[in-house]
Amino acid sequence: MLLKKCKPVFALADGNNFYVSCERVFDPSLEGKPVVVLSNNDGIIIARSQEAKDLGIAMGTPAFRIKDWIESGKVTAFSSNYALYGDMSNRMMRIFADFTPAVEVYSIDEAFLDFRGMEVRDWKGLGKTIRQRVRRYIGIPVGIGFGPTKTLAKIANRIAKKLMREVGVAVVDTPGKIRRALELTPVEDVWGIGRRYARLLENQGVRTAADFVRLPDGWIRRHMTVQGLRIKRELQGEPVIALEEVVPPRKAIRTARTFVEDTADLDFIDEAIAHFTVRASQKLRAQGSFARYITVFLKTNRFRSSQPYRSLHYTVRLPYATDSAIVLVHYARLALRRIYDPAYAYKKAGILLSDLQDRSVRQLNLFEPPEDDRHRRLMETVDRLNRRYGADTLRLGVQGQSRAWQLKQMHRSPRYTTRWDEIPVIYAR
DNA sequence: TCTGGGGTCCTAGGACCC
DNA sequence: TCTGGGGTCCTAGGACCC
Repeated sequence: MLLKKCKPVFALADGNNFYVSCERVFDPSLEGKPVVVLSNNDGIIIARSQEAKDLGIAMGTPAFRIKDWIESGKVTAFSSNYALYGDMSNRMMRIFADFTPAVEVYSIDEAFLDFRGMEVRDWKGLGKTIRQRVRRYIGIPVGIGFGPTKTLAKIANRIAKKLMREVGVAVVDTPGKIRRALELTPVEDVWGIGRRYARLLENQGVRTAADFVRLPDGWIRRHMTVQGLRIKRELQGEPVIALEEVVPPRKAIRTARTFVEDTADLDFIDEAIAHFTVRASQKLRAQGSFARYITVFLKTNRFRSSQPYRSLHYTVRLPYATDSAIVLVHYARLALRRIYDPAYAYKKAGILLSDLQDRSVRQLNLFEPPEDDRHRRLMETVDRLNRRYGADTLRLGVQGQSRAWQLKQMHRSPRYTTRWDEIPVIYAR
C-alpha cells in the first residue's frame, strides 16, 4: 500500500447528533434521554440522540412507527426548527474560526479546518481544546478527527465518535495509524461511497476501506469513475480534494414540499407552486443570480398502492434570464398546467431554478427583451420589507391566503435564539 | 391513517456542425 | 453491401453528500 507523507493538516469537526444537541441546550433535563428530531410535516426521524439510537430507532424511520413511545414520553420528539439550528451552527463555526482562518463550512453541523503551515505539536490536545471551547460557549458536544486528507479526517472523525466517545478526538498521523483506521472503517462509511457502490464492492469481497485501497486503479476507474479513484488517493494520504473556503454560488435552487394530504385540487397546487417560486426567487436574488430555466414537478404518493406512482415534470426555457418573482411565477404556472392531470392526487410538488448565472455577467442578448427595471425595483422593495416586517408581509396575489399546504409541526421548540421572522443565513453547500 | 428537503458531479448518448 | 471523422453542446440518468 502506497502511503505518502501523513502529517495531519485537516480536521473535520462536527456537532454530535447536532439537531438533538441544539434542542438539549435549551432543555438540559433531556441529557441522557432518548430524543429525536422529525423532518418537515413531522414525517420521518432525521436526528437521534445516542439513547434513541440505542433503542434501535433508525435514521429515516417514519414517525408513526414510534408514535407510542412519543406519546408515552419514553422518547421526546421535536419538529425541526431550522431557525434555531442555523443560528447555533453559525455560532459553532465562529468558534472554529478562532483556531484557523481556513475553515470550510461543509454542512450545517460540520466544518473542515485546514492547519497547513501551522506549527502544531499536540494534535490531540488541540482537538480537546476546540471541543471544550464549543462545549463551554455553545453547549454542543463535538467530535474532531485529524488526518492528512479530508477523506482521512472524515474517517478519523468517525472513529472519534464511534470508538473513542469519551475523548471525542482521533488523530490519524502515521502510516500505521492510517492502515489501522482503514481496517476499522466499513467501506460504506467512506466519504463518497454510498449504498450502491458498497453493494458492488461487497461482491468483489471488499468490506473495509483497507480492502478498497487494494483494488486496482483500472477496476475502480471502470466501475466508479474518476471519483472512485480520487477516494482511493485520499485514503492513501494523498490530498486531492481541496479545501473550499469560499462558498461557490449555487448552480440550481430547488423548493419543494410534501403535502400533508394528497390532493388533486389545482387551485391549491397553484398556490403552493406560486409560493415555492417566490421563495426560490428570494434565494436567487440573495445570491445575486439570474435563472434561465424553471422546472415544475408533481409527484403522487409512492407509498399508496391504490394508484400507480407518477412523477411529472416540465421545464421552461425563460425568454430571458431573470430573478423576478413575477416573471418566474408566470412561467411556473404555465408549466404546471402542462403537466397537471386531474385524474391523480399529488403528494408532493416543487420547482427548480437552473442554469443560474451571475447577475453581473449576464449576457445581453440582442434577441432578448431588455430586463424590466420596474420589476427590479419592485423586487428590491419586497425583499426589504419582508426582511424588516417578517417573511410574507408582502406577497403576490396568486400565493393565496389559505396556507393550508404549510407544514405540520406538532412538536416545534421556540425559536430561542432568533426573532420569529429572522431566518439566519446558513453558509453551507 | 401517518414515509424530508436541498444540493453536486460524472458519463453516455443524441443533436448538430464543419 | 457499402455508408468519415472529429468536435461541441445539451440532457437525462445515476451515483453521491448532509
